[in-house]
Amino acid sequence: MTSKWLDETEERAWRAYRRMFTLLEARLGRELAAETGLSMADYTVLSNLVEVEGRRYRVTALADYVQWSQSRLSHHLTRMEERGLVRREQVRGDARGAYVVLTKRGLQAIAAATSAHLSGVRRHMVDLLTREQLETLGDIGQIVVGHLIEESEPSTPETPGEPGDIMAGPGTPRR
Amino acid sequence: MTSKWLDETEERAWRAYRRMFTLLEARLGRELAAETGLSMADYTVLSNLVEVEGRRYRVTALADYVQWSQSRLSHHLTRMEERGLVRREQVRGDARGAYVVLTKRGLQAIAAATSAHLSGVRRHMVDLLTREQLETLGDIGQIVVGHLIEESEPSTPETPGEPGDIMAGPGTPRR
DNA sequence: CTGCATTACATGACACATCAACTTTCGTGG
DNA sequence: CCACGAAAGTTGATGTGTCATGTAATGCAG
Repeated sequence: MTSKWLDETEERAWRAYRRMFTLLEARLGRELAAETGLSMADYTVLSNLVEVEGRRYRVTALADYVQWSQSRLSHHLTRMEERGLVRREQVRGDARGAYVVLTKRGLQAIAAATSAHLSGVRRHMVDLLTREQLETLGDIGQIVVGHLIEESEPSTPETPGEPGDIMAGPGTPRR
Repeated sequence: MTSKWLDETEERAWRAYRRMFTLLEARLGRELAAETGLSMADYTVLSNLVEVEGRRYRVTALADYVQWSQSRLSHHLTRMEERGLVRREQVRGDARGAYVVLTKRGLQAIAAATSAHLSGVRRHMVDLLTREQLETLGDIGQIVVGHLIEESEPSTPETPGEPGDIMAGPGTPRR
């Protein structure tokens, strides 16, 4: 059954990863929707906003970070705005730009959702793994992410001195 | 920065995982579309079909396996059928049912796409990891998948004798 | 300055996903 | 056998994502 592209170990790893991701995404998505009324997309936007100082993000920067098209984000923001979860704000010094800002309602929503969501993450993944497996998973992610970022940003070979600093998150603007 | 829900190791693992799949999905999706004209959704359907004997799948079984709604799959199949990639066929013995069958054109498409796709998987992930990391990733996937399947199928605690047999794939019909 | 490419974001049309019916067939209890 | 609930798929309306394009502001070359 070992294909001609990947050997046995590689194929097992890849298929396991993919299957895990398929099932996990579906499960967490369903639970999130059921328990909080937020979609994964909502959660993505809100959780990124809440982590950054000022609870605001430039539209394009957020789109880049979450790997959405500007257009998708713009549409989604419009809908979230109608639900009162976020609001757009002008950027001082650049009249083209816009901030997405977390509203009070959005803050409540994400605060409530986070505990539910992360408890799911625990139950369905984190708590099932050993310390060592968690470490390794962190390593793997760091390596893969480091590679993908390098490749797409040939100019900025990642923050010098902190190679592969995947934890930087939105707080440390890339590029 | 360590939240109150996950400790440092756990949070690093989770964030690394999440970031990895966000970037990886986006990258592999773009490359697949550019190089083969198939979307990830197309690839999912075709690659599952090609691996099962008879190159056919019952609609609901496939929907279950890939975690789509029947409806989504049905709509998507209609479009793929129009492109000549798959075809529907009657099920002998159950007039309600339908098989999705890979057409010659679909077979060519997936054959061509697989090498391109898996070479991407290699470049962006597999080749970056050590043997041990690959083993561990396989273990992690197996554990998490095993848990998720058990939970959602209380009746069938996975093929007896082969607990957590995540490699079974579509060839071994579940449930 | 001024012209022009670029950046930032929005928008509208179209593709795709979801949700709630709906149709047909199955299978089973009575 | 037959009535009726459950199963397998499909369909249409509506929500969400994509693609091409539009609008306005910016910055920089000359």
